[in-house]
Amino acid sequence: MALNEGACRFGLWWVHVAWADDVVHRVRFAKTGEEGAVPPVVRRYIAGQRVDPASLQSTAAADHAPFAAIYRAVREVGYGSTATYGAIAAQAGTSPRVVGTAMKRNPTPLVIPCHRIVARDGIGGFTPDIGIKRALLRMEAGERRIFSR
DNA sequence: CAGTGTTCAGGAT
DNA sequence: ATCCTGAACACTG
Repeated sequence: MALNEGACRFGLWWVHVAWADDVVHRVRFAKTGEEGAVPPVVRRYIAGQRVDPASLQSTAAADHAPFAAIYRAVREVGYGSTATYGAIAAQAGTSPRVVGTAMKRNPTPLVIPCHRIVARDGIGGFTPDIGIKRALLRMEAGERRIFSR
């Protein structure tokens, strides 16, 4: 199957996805977009259903050894739960700061659920907007009003 | 070399 | 208890 591209609305943001079959090449958050095709599991996840986009595959870190172990560990934290940068670092055999850098450069958020990685005390960061991370976590926690609060 | 989506220990308030 | 520092951590550009 050829490379697909499409976007889906998520609150004030748009989720742009580029994928082929069930391997996702890129996920990107932007303030603009236009309704289009995205993988079904992504659309349902964004709509608040309890499905996990981490069930898809990602091209991330295919040949990037240091980050590969980190991304693998991150994918193991399931829907609705979280892990700290430190815990992921311990599991991947690296340091918490490297985990932070790996999360920032994550080419496929949602598929590699970097929003589930939080600071020891606090939420940690998120690019391009911390509000997205908050919304996702609230959504996975089962809250219905996930925006602006 | 400086800079990270961190964390920890130490010390002062 | 909270609020500073300073330092170590393992990469990246």
